[in-house]
Amino acid sequence: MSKKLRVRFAPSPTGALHIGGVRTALYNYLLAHKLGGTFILRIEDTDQTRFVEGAENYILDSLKWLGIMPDEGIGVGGPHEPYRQSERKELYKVYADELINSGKAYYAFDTSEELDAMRAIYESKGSAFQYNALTRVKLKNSLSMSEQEISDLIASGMPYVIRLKVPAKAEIRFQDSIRDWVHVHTSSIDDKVLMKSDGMPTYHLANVVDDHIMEITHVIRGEEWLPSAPLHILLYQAFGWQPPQFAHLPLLLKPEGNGKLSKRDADLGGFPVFPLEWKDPQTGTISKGFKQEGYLPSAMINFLAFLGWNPGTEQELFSLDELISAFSLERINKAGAKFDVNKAKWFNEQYLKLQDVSTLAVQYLPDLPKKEAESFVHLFLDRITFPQELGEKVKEFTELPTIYEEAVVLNKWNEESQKGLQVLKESLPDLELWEADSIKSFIHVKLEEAGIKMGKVMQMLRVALSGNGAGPDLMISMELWGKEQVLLRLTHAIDAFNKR
RNA sequence: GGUCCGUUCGUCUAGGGGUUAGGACACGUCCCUUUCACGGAUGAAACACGGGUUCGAUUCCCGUACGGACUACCA
Repeated sequence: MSKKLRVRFAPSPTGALHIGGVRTALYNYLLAHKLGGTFILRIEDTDQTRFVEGAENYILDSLKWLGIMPDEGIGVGGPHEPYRQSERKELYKVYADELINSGKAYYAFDTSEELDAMRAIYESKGSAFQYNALTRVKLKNSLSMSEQEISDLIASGMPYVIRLKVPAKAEIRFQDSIRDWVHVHTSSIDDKVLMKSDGMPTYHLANVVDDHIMEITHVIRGEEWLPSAPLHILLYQAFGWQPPQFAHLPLLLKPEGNGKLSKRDADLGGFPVFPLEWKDPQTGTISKGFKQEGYLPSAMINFLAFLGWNPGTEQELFSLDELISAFSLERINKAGAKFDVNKAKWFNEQYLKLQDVSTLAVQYLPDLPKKEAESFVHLFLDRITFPQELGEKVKEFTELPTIYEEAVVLNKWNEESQKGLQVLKESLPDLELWEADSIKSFIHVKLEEAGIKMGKVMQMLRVALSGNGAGPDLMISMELWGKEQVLLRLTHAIDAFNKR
């Protein structure tokens, strides 16, 4: 009998949640729901210096917006409360002491300055300093000092950290769901700090302890954690615990050039990297959010799911439920994926077209009569990427044109089109039924009577009425403008063209 | 520098010892539409390089190159 699947998303509240973190959360959510497991949200706030006010709520709001809320943890509670590591501080101390007592960890009294100095010396010799089996005997710690010295130091209030005593010669190996076997020799791992001098655990300790206590079965996290995974394995071994199954996700890379996606790329490329708009409480700087830009949650989910994973079929559009049933860790890619905002836009267009017309009308054109608003939605829906463009389109549509597309006027304003517009200006007032189809046949008839080819006039008519050479269906547009408005626009335009 | 991870069209990717190397985005052309957009069709576009193994390698192995991550009392 295998244990019930439990996964966790464990961000730090150091600012807005990055889109890569959102994808990590998504994959955790998908796996949990696929296998009937539990998706846990834990906050890793062991670095008090980097804590940012509001970040935790931001994370929750983001997950809520996307519809991938946790089943347990921050915001929902559960059997392992608290889910905020800063509130579990005492717990980690117990486990660190256990390691001290079993000889798997030791106290170290070196100051940051001393260590920095060591690093500088090594660097000047062209090598890198490591706090490990080779160097620890020469440094200030409980392995190099007598028991008396140690207890005196601790009693005197000398700050200390607790470090893991990494074995000198051992091969660490573990099987990653995405990368298969990963081997690392302990000689390349240093004696990482487990407890900081402020009494807080480091990520490594807190993470392993919590994952064990919370009975996490699968750790799905970003590839940036791959190098420290062997250390975590060592920690599990030191405690005598069974490590969870690891899956290290490929990174999200910047769209152009090299490197991982950063906020700077977003500013440069004019797209967001955060799910929601974020105002930095310290600097007051506001960063764009996908939500505010007009991305739909369904589009974001679909887009993000496909950045590093695919179902192996040719289906591209997946609802969250479809993703849940199609998802598997085995189909996650190894290589990093460049973030392509064009693809994100395409997904948004696809999902926008699937939206309910009357809902869009109410939401984005609230000042218009419902029926009219819905007509506008129909008119513009497949010409926009973001729903809020609806308002801009309608505004542009409703305003009288003041400039006329020059290239078209230059090409198409001639004797024949002039005569055609004149004919329409004079005859259109007679049209009783002001509706797209009848407008169309009326124009057809009137022009034919005057011996003018429709094709010679239509584009000029469009420019005359809208100012643009291209746009939505002209007959429907005329219906929406109304007879009076059309005649007004026509008169204005003919005057303007004649003055040229 | 060291350690680890990776590399199929511009981008996201499918595939996998013998394939016309497939799809999607973006781009071009055509059709639809008296415009544009949508939609449809179509085109251009890829196995990083060098060695093995093999009858045969893009696929397996090894190197090289390139890219990435990590290398804090940050996560």
